Amino acid sequence: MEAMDLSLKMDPSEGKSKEGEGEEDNGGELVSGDNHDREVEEGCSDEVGSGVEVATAEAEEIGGDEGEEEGGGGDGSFHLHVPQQESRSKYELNELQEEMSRIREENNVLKKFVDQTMKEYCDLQMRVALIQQANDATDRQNLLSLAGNLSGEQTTACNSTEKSKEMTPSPSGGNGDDLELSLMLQTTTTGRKDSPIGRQGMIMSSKGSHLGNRLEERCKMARVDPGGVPSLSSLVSSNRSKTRVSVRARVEGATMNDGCQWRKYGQKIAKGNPCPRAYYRCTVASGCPVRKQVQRCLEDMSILITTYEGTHNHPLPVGATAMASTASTAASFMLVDSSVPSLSNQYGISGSSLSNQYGISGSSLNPSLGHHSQISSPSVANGGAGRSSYINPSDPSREFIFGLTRIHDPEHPIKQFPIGNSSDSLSAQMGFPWINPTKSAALLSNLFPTKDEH
DNA sequence: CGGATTTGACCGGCGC
DNA sequence: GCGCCGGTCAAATCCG
Repeated sequence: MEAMDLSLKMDPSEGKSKEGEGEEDNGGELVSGDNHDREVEEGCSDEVGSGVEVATAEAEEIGGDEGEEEGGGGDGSFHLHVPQQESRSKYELNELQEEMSRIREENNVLKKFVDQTMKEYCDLQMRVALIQQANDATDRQNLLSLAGNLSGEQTTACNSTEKSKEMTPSPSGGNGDDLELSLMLQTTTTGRKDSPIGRQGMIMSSKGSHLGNRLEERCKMARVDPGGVPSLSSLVSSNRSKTRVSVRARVEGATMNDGCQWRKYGQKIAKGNPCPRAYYRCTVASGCPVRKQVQRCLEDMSILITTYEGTHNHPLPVGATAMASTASTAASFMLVDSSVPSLSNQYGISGSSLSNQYGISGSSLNPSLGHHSQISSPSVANGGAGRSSYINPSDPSREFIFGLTRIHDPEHPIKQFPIGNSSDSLSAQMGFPWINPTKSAALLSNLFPTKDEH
């Protein structure tokens, strides 16, 4: 290895080129070293150029100083040995220094390249984020415009659900053992729920898993759900309109714990579903008009469909507040869309507030309700926006269907269900980043009490 | 005993 | 007008 390097140095052209590099790169030390090489080359031109021999001759010329001091003019072999090693080490040192300088240079170049690449990467990330935001906004507008286009046709929530299925990307590829969250804003201006006049449906689904079954469920919910669609005559005559929130949750008990106190006042077996439908009235305060209906889902008995209706006239516990704000947040998402500017303006919610969607609170939804410091119940979530302010006199009834189910899918690993633990990951799983994570955790702790955890 | 639940009767809207 | 259906009422019953 060393011999090879030295023999290369013996090549005049090589030496010159090296010298040139040395002058350009470092100068001083390397140049002096190469000059030594040249002197050796000239002085020993007759000798056969093995590396070692050249080095020896070099040592004889160079080593006048140290060689004489150390060797003291004694034995030639000793005299020649030390200077030879020193010259070699000097040469190696020069080589290493040269190598270092080259590497340093390369490092600088690479550093610049990496910096440039990182800048470009960051730029690209920013662009991708902007494009994704633009696409999301476009999707929302498409959904809402779709809901608007459905007006006048005999459409059902199922239809719009199917379309939303096509339009709404599934974050986890369509199947997964995590939460499915669907949110429906159902606007009806017709006298009857199956009337062809002016029925609008909008559904946003965060996941597309098991859509077949759940589409049917939602269809049934939208079609069978009684009483949610008051007749046109009643709407006109009494200016009365209803906004309802339907929550689908996998609950083992008869009802899910939503933080409110309810009293059962009736039970019916609705047509098309052998499971009885129970009717509850809020008993937190006397005269509270809020009612809810609870019914098992026909396709999946473990799913409990709870429909809230009305506006609480009292503050509610934290759990209900959390649920209300969650639902209302989702509702606010729809309200801020440009397709419903009147509603957006009514609440003073702008598009920019939606961009801060992670923290939209229920209270922001009903600023007109001065006596309410917060939306405090699921029913207020819809109704709070509801009769007093959410709906103008000609406003149709509205219904939110807010479903939370957990579907098992062997293809996807079971995710931890972060009840009360990791609300952030929960929001991510839910695919509803605009839901306040803290409130979502409270909501889910209510929807899925600990005793019901699997 | 008071509150909650059950359950059959009743009411009103709507389609036929 | 009749029947169907969803929603509500209220008496009976249950429960702590």
